[in-house]
Amino acid sequence: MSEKVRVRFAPSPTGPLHIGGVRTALYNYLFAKKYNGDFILRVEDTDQNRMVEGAEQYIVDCLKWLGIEPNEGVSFGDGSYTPYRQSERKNSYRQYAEKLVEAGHAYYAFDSEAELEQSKAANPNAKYDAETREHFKNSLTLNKDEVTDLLKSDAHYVIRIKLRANEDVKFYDEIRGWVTVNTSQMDDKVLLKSDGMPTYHLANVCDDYVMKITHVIRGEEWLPSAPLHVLLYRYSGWENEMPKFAHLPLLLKPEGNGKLSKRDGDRLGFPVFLLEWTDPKTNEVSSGYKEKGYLPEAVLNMLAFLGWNPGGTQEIFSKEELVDLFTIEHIHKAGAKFDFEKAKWFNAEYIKRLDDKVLASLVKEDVEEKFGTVDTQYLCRACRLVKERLIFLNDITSAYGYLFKTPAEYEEAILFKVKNIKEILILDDFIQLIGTFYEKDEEIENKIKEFATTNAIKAGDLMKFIRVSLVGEFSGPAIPDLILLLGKEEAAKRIRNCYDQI
RNA sequence: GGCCCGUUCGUCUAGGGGUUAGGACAGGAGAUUUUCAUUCUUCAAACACGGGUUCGAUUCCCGUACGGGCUACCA
Repeated sequence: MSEKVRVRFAPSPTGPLHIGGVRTALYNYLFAKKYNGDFILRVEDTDQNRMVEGAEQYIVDCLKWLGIEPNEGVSFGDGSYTPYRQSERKNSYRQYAEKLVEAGHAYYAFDSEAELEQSKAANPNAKYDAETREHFKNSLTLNKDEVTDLLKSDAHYVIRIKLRANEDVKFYDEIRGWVTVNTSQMDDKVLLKSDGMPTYHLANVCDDYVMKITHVIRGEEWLPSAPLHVLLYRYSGWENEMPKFAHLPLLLKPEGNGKLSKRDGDRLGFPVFLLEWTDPKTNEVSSGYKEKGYLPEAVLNMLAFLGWNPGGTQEIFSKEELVDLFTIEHIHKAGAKFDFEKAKWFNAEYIKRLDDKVLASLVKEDVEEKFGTVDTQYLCRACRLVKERLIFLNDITSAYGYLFKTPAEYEEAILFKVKNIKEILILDDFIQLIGTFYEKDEEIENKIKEFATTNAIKAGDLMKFIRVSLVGEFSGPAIPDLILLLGKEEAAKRIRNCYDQI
C-alpha cells in the first residue's frame, strides 16, 4: 500500500456500544496496526435528538478496556483533522452540499414533514426520486424566484441528492466483491437536514474524504447505502480518492433469528456490552463483560474470531499475533451467531495462562472487598490452586470463598453425608496427625490414608469428611494442597469445628 | 412487498473441481483424580435443495428455499 492506511471507527453516541460495534472497532484497529496506519475515533453525533448522555465516554472507556485505543480522535489526541465530533464540524458540511447543488447533483427541497407524511400515507412505498420529485416542492419544480425567496425566508428546507434515473452504480467491496445497485432502487436521500446538520451519508463521505480515510470498514447494515456514498464521491469530484469499502458480516442472536440486540444480553443472562451500562433515563442496568469477570485479552481474542479466522487450528492468539495475521480476505461473509459458551472457554483459557501474581493482582480488590485484607503471598498461592478451575475472575470469591474465610456453619444436608465419621474417628488423634505434616502433598496424602487404615476407617470416608470440614462442600482442590495453603492450624480448626457440628 | 448480501457439524469456522471434508466450543464415552474441575484418549455430528457446466462438483453458473440487512430530515 503506497499511501498511509487510515481507518476510522465512527459510532454514534446513541446508547452503549454493543459487542457488534466493538468488533467493528477491533477489525479497524487490527487492520490499522497491521499496516502501521492510523486508527481514528470519530463520533457521529449528527442526530441531536438521539444523543444519550454518557454514551460517548462509554465508547471511549470500552476501547480503552479492550486495549484498542485509537491514535487519533475524540479523547485520544488530535491529529491533523480536528475536531472529530461531527457536531463540531457542523459548519463544514453545508459548503459541500451547496457545491453539489451548484453542480446540479443536488437540490433544495421545501416539503414539510406533514406533506411528506401525506405522500407516504397515500403510498407506503412512495419514493422521492427521479420519477416522483417533480410532484414535490423543491428547487427543481419551483421557479428561481420562489426558490430564492424561500431560501431567504426562514422556511425550513433540506438538500437532497439528485439521482439519475435508472443508472447502475457499481462498487467493489473488499469482502464481497462487486456489488451493483440501480438508482431506481434508491431515492434522493437528504444530505443536509433542515436543522443544518448533515445526515450520516453526507457527513460520513465528507469526513472520510477530508480525513484521508483509506479504508471504510463497517457493518453490513451499510451495504445498501454504499452506492449512494459512491455517488457522493463521484459527484463531489473525489472518486479518485475514494476509500476502499469492506462491509463486515453482522453478529446474530445466539438463538433464534435476527441481529444481536441490546436486549438479548440480559434476557439470556449474558452481557452484550463490554462494560456495565446504566441507562441515564430509566436507570436500567445492563451487565458488562468486565464486571462479569472477563479478561479483556480473552474478549478481544474471542471477538476477533467471530467472523474472521487466519486458517490453521490455533485459536489462542495475543493481540500482537492477531495484528500480524489479520487480513480482510479472511473475513467470513456470513453473519455469525454469538456463542457464549465459546466466550467462556476463551476466558478460562486466558485465566489458566495467567501468571499467579498477575491473577492475584486482578482479583485482589474483589477478594478484599468480600473477605477483608489478604496477604499477597497467600493470595498468589490461592490463585495457583484454583487458576485452572476459574472461568471468570470473580469465581474466586463466589465459588472459592473458603480459601479466605473459615466456614462458620455447615449445611445440614452435607453434614448428614459424613456423620458416620463421628463414631469412628478419634478427633484428637487426627488433629495430632495434622501436626506432623510437612510441606509435601504426597506425604500428607499417604499419612491420611495410613491413618485411615490403622484406625479402621475407609480412606474415602475420612477424605470426604476432611473435605467437607475445609471447604463446606464435596468438590474443590486436592485436600493436601488445601491443607498446605490454609496451614495446619487453620485446617485443624476447621476440622474440629466441623466435627463438633455433626 | 422491493432491492442488496449470505448459506460447510447444534455453534464458531478451515478447505476448495478428485479430501476418510480438518479444527475448536458445546454434547456422549473412557482414563487420571479421595471429590469436583483441569488434563488426556475417544465417539457422534455438516457441504440447504433442484438444475446445469465438467470425466468428476461441497467447491463454478443459474434457479428455489431459508436467513440477514436496507427501504427516515436514525445512524
